[in-house]
Amino acid sequence: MRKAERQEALVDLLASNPFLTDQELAEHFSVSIQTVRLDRLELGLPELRQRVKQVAEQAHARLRSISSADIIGDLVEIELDHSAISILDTEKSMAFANSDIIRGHHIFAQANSLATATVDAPVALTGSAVIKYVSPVRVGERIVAKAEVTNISGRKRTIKVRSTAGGREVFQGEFLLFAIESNS
Amino acid sequence: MRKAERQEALVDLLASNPFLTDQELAEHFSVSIQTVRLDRLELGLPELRQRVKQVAEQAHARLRSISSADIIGDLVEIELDHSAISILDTEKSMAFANSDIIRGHHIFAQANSLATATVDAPVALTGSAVIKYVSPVRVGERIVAKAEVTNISGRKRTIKVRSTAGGREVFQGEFLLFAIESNS
DNA sequence: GATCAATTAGTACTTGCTATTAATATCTAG
DNA sequence: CTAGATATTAATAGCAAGTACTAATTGATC
Repeated sequence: MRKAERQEALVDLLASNPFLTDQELAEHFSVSIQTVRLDRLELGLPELRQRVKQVAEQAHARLRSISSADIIGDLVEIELDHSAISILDTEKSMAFANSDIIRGHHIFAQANSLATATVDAPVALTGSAVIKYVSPVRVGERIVAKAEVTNISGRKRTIKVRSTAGGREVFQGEFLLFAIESNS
Repeated sequence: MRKAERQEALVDLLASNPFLTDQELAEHFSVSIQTVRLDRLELGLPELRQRVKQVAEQAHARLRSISSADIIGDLVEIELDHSAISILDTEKSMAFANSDIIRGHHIFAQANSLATATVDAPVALTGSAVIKYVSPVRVGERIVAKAEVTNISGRKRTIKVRSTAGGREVFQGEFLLFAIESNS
């Protein structure tokens, strides 16, 4: 196995398992520890502890943001009981395993949570929805969802959401939501 | 500040931020490093690196399980192009922040992915859906989704999904899916 | 045979600890 | 007030998994 080959494999290996020590890497490639360290140096790969720390920090930040965010995607603009806009950057993890097409429920989740956020109440429950996927979304595309409240009657809200990605329309949905006052 | 008080605070502090060194902890509590170490020893709190590693490992395991699962929930039974059943155990993280009502898109995601899995093709795209949330689901409840293919014509599949939790119906949906042969 | 890249070896130093032993403080009850 | 217990601080040796640097060895190539 050549140097270039080994270094490529090293990058892949560490990407899939960041928890390997230089010792273990050396054994895996049947080279000395020094060679592994030289490789990491040349490739700018951080040491074990740094890698572990990075993974941990990312996770920590993500867990926080997920638990504190009721919105899927980033809220860009909102006028309660009127309209709202959010954007969602799509990632590989949102796609089908063997394809780069984003799985529908992510697009739905963005639209649904945007609709929910639009309602001026502590909690809003989705009663029903009629949705349509107009065009598939590919990994890496940015989905912009626009919600508009079209009807308010008592606790009921009718909200239309249209999502676009790369200029084209990808999703339409009409949601019927119920505003809930008490939050128990 | 008494010892007992400090130790309690230490546990809380490390729970909210596992990335603090003994040095930083000592400064925070205005005691010596040795005291911090004694405290950790008495409380059985692991050292910085162990804590970081734990966070990282948990995150790694979780990311893997999410990205490798095309189905939201556990598939219990499946007969391709005919019917399928999945169950989803709900957790606190799936609920609204200030409530224990499960957010709608999780219920949708289970139903949608179940419908998708039912289709006998490499990839199935959701074209449209008409859905209805019949009753709210509370944290801890187990949702059972049953999908049934009601119509096949060419690449189109019409699939009805009904979800129940605790015996009562919570969700109904009719999905129009398109089977995709090539996976590029 | 000289030369250069690649590999291996060796040593000193770093962080953030554990483990242990010893010396002080602080306080409390007799 | 003082002996004893409790709590705190100090001091030292050692470890894991490194960095950084220098030097030696190996292999192949011209």
